[in-house]
Order: sequence, then structure tokens, then C-alpha cells
Amino acid sequence: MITNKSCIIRLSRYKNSLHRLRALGFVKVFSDNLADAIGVLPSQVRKDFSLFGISGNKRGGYQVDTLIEKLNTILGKEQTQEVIVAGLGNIGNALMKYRGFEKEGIRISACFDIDSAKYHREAAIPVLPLEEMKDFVRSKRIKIGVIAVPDIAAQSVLDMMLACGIKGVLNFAPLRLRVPEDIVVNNVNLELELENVIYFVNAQEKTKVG
Amino acid sequence: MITNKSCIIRLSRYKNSLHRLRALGFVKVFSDNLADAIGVLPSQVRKDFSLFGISGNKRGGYQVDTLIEKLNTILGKEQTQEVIVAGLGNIGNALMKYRGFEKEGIRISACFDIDSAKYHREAAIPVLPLEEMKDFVRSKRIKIGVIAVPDIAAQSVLDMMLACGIKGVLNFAPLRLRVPEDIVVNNVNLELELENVIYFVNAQEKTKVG
DNA sequence: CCTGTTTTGTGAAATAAAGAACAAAAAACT
DNA sequence: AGTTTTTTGTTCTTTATTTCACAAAACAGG
Repeated sequence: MITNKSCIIRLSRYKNSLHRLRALGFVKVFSDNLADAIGVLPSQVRKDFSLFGISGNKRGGYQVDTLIEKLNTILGKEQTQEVIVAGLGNIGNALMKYRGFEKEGIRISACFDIDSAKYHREAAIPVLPLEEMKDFVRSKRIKIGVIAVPDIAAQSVLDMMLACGIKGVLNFAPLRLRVPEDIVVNNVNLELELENVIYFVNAQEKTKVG
Repeated sequence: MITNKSCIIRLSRYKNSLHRLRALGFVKVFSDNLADAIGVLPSQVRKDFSLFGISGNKRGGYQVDTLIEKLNTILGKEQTQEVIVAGLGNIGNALMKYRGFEKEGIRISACFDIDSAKYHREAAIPVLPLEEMKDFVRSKRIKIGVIAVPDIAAQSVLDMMLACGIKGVLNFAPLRLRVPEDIVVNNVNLELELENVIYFVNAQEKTKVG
């Protein structure tokens, strides 16, 4: 198992670029096309592929279609991935409406909230009480959850998810969640990302002056 | 200038943890408290601090208040940072309503959109036509922008921002933006984050079986 | 005031990631 | 058929990051 996160992220980016290239009519690509597209060196592209046993043709590059297929297999996207969302606040709402997941084969199967005013059992994406999470997740064998609840509730909602059999989590609450080793957590922290941009902009300015 | 992004991200995390610790009544902390809080080793904490000239007291640890202050200075948070948002779709909307920025000293000054139906000049956060971006940004000397427009529009909106004097961007459009070297871009790509979780969950499963 | 303990700060060692370089294969051209 | 060119796949090198390890400082207790 390859544990290098940035390598996996690059694979996703390659795949994205390949979709665009295919739409433009490309049938084959070379490592430097892909490198260019995602902003790395060609040798990096080849090394990434080599790590996952993806091979092309010397002088012929890579077949776009087969490459996309292989990447999808590696990234676990052979069938639609079902995920649940906890918390129908700002972020939860945006996620439910977000169209970007579909085309990546990701489907939000349900949203869970504590507020009964939000329940909506018959919606395209049903909004259900937290208590129903266990049955729902188990019967559908869902493995991935998104945490979009307020900070204070995040850890307890996570624990609930784990009890349901969830194995991987995308967390929007700006704190570190405690999880067993075999559980995967990715954090999206908007404040932090902005803060980071701010730091580098300021640092840039200072360098210029000094 | 320190260019190590993950180091800066850790600084932000330390700061977050420190706020929590202070709220709990802590007056001083040790490197291993912070290490524990954000999930790294104590030596990492000390080295990070040392890189930025932050020093504590041998055997006495670090003063929480002064530490927070120093981190704020480093992270450029002495005064409120004003940012603009382009695109009042799902994500733009969620950002405008999101309460998490305030407490980090980040303020969304305005949102810009192409759709005249969305304009709302008198709102707490005004929604303005894209054409007004230049005047607005220049008069307020805003340096940071958020891109929350559809893929196809992202590059042109970015170029517009740069023409206005924006120096750093947080980009939600799932593609690589082309920018001059001195411009900072951080990408938040939700599909990609989820895909990443999915990969590691699948990889985990396979390892267990194999 | 001395001894023992704790915790920092940093230089050296280990690990991980990225980049360069090049042989080998495949196609294209003559 | 042979030569040239292109592009992969992989090994070796370099660079970056993390971790270890320990001396020096600060405090506590006797």
C-alpha cells in the first residue's frame, strides 16, 4: 500500500486532466503533457505511474482511455461511492447542492442532523435524524462520512459514525479528531487555508521591501 | 522567509489549540502539550518555534498569551484581513454565511458575481457586479481573493483579480490556475479530498484481506 | 547552596520525497 | 535494413523534512 498522500492526490489530478484532454480529442498523452497540466516534472509522472504498475509505450506515451481506467481502479472508483453527510448547516447544505461530486462518481446518500425541523425523508437526498444513521449506514454498507457539524459536536458525531462502520471521514470542523489508527481522516479547514494564503502574501511583501 | 507550507499550517494549528487551552484556563504550555494537541512530536513543535525565533523558558515551557501573540504576528493577523469572494453559487453562499472566519480575524468585504439578479448593494456583505471589482479592491487595498465560480470562469476571474492587485487566492474551482510566480494560490478541491479518503479506505480494506 | 529533575533549543542522523540522468525500447524516416 | 529520434522506466543524486539525542538552562526540594 502506497502511503504517500501527495502521490495519491497527484493521481487524482492526472485523472482530472485526462478527462479534459479526452474531451479535447486526445487519444494518447506523454508524461510531459500530464506534468505540464498539473505542474510537476515529467519524471514525477512516470515515477508515480511506475509505483502503481501503470506502464505506457516507449515513444508511444500512454493511451488516454486505458490510463483513465487504471487510475479509476486505483482510486477505487469502479462503482459509485456512497457517502453520508452529518450536519445540514452552511457547509452541509452547500455539499448537498454541489454538482461536482456526481461526475466523480461520488453520491451523497443521506444527510443526518439533530434538528427535527430539517428532517425531510422524501427528498432526493433524504435528511434524517442522527439516530437513524446506524441502520442506514449498515444496510447500505457505506464506508465514507463527511462531518459538517459545529466543532463541539464533531467528535461525538465521529464516534457515532465509527460505531456505524464508517472507515473514512472528511472533516470540516476546525479541530483534530481522535480516531483509531485504521480510520482515515482528511481535514478541510477553510480558516486555515485562508490564513495560509495570508501568511505567504505578507511574507512575500516583506521580502520585496527588505 | 520560510517557504515550508506544512510548517505554516502547523503554526495555525498550534494557535487554534492555544485558544482552546487558554479557554480552559492554561497559562503556560509545554511542547508536548501542543504536540499532543495537533498530533506531532514535541521536537517538531520546538523546531517550528525555533525556526521563527519563538523561544520559551527552559523548564517553564511557553507563556500561552505571548505565544498566541507571536503566532498572530507571524501569521499576519495583527489586524483584520479583508478578503473578497468571486461567485455567489453554492460555495460562495456558504462562505458568506460561515461564522468561522470572524473569530480568526478574517472578514469578507464583498462578493462579486456576473448574475445581476444576485446583486445586493446594501447587504452586510454587498454583492456587486464583477466590473466593480477593480475599484473596490484598489480603494480598500485588498490583497486576498476567493474563487468560487464554475471551472470555466475560474481562470478569467483570477486574471481579473490579479489585475486588481490581488496577491493571494483561495481557489475552489477544481483545476490548476496559471499564475505568475509571486502570486500565492491555495486550492480546496472537495472531490479530490473525498477521492483521497476513498482511496485510503479501499487500500486499507485490501491490506486487511491480503 | 547544592543536587536532582524537567524542559528547552539545536546540531546531527534518519527518512522521505523530488529531480536528474540515462539505458532500452519503439517508432519514423531514409 | 539501418540510423535517428523520441519517450518510457528506473536507478542514482539531491534536496527537504522529520526525528533523535543531548547539552544547557531553569526551577524545586532538601
